[in-house]
Amino acid sequence: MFEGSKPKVDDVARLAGVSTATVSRFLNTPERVSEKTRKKVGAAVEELGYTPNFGGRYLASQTSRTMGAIIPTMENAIFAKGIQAFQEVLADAGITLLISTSSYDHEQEFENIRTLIGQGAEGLLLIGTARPQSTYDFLARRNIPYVIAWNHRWDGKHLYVGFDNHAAMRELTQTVLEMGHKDIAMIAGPTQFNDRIEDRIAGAKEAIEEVAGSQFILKSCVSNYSPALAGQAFAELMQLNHKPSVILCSNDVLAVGAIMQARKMNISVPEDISITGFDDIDIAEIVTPTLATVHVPHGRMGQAAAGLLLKMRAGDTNNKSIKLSTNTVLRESLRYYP
Amino acid sequence: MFEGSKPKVDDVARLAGVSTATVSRFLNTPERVSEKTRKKVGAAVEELGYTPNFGGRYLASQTSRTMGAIIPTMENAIFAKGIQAFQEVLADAGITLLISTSSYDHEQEFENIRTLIGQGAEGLLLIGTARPQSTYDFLARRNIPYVIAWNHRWDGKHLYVGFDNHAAMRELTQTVLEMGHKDIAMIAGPTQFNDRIEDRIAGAKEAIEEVAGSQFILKSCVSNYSPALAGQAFAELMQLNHKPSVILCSNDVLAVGAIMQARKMNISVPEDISITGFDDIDIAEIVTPTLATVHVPHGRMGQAAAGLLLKMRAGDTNNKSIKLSTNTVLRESLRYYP
DNA sequence: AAATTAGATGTAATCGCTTACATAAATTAA
DNA sequence: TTAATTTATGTAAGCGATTACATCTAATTT
Repeated sequence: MFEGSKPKVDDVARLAGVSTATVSRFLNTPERVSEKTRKKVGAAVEELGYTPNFGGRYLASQTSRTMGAIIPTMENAIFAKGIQAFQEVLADAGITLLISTSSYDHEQEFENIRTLIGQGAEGLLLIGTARPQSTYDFLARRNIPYVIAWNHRWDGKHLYVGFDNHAAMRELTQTVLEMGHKDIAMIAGPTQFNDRIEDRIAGAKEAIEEVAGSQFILKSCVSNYSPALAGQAFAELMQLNHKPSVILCSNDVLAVGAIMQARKMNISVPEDISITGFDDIDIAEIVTPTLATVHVPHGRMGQAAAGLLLKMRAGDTNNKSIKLSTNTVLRESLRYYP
Repeated sequence: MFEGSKPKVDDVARLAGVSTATVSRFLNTPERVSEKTRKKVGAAVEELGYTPNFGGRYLASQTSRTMGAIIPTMENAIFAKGIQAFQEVLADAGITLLISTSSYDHEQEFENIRTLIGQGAEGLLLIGTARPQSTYDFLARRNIPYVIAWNHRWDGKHLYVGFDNHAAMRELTQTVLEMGHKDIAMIAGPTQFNDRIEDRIAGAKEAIEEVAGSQFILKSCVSNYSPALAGQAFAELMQLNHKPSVILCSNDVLAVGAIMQARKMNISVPEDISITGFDDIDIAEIVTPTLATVHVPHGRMGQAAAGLLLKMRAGDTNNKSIKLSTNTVLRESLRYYP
């Protein structure tokens, strides 16, 4: 075999003694090829190690069997489980997943979208709603199916496959309030490109404002996935004269950062202060004390998103957003106000 | 604008009043287009929201600006950091990364390789060396550049960008032995499709066999990333009459599983038994007690792999494997034998 | 046995882009 | 001013597949 020689349909056709059309049919609609020919062509494909060229195929058939997902970062475990499930469902349907990361940056996300569409993505998974209108316009103009995951809103503007960050955080906060806490702080990542954080903050605020005599302090953190920065935010909160009795964190990673910092400062959780997270990723059960948090069904979310996109790809236009439920998980890091 | 209408070079060319060749040059080699024309074409591209069709481009130019990575799973954080770094370097070079997961399965990995090559991948990142010869034959026949990451061997058979799992584990084990431990157990994931685990086990064994009076018990675990199963393995080890004084785990995830199980069983780490991990992912510092482990430079590994593939893509044939160094990190979970 | 039909295969146009080569315009040299 | 060179742009072939349509063969019906 010559090195680097990529066999083409013509090569396969010649070796099998049939036309290229037959080879193509063998590949795409084997039932339209007679048993005998199928054997011949199959053998030729095998012998040459033939793989259809995506470019040619896409160009001719206008179908790429490809979908794209753009996530802010891979470093935060939050997305790993969901995307894994997403890709598994797609793989079962014979669809290839292209993943790229935007680093929480709108322009880069837009660039990624363009690239993925150029690559023939027949559907897109996007995280959260926060992006410029121009991006949505582009998507609409190109008529690209997309779903918004990791959040859910009732505005009917998009197809969501996610959960209600606002309500979930509200519920957790209500639980905290019912446990007697009045002075509540929150460490949250940047909201600038992140509607989920925004919603979580709003949810907490709303719950707190409903209870007389309670107080809400918001401490923002520069990053969403840096435990160290959360630790710093925690330390600053501990400088206050009127210290909170509980700190809500906008996700588990930040919560763990806070817990680690507390340990360093010899402040014990939850005796001296309670801490909560959001997401319920693995570390929530690993850290000491175990972390009270909001459980999010990442796997089911990924599966549902894939299912929805597949339906849209099949031409189904009558699709609805899917709202998944979350639930508050009480663990050691949260206790009743003394 | 008509919905779904994808503008093509012809549309852009017409709007800008130039030929398609000029549009193409504007896109690919702007310096060959005059300032004036560049402005016209740029405006047309902007107005139409034009994105070149990947299929056409790939077909015509035979270059895809795409690379592929196949990882066993996204669920294990082990790969996230490395792949993130890998993709960042590629993105800087204007290369799109296609990621797929093989679920530790040879056939699926082979399928993924075929798909990625079909998609035009100009280089492949593979994890570890363990795969059928037929897969390597396919790669060689197609003359596809690839690098093997997460492991490094001296056999010269492939281009490696990784670390010496054998030596690293050997070093950790020697440290353990020097601390006076004699009865050493190891909880390791399946070696069937996993040369890294194989090497780690061999490294530990080798170190132990060099010390008279020491004993090695291997306990295999069904999964590489299930803390629960590691916990089960731990429990079984605790049934033994002659219990080990230290348990080496083949990665951090399993080690954490063992630690959690110990806590459940009221066995204290490291007082009653020491535990070590491998990889030094985030949880190693989060778990209580903090986990003694082998630090692996995941970020640098991903960067180096990308760099190497980019060089190969550029035609550089004189490339060498890159061996990154690891180091043993002593933390609370490991202490001197009483 | 002839007419009709269904099934299998082949021919050739087409998808959207790049690029070798040809041509035209602008610049410099003679 | 004209010739020689450089720079910018256009023309058209082709990349590797799919698929509508045409053709041929075999099976079924009458």
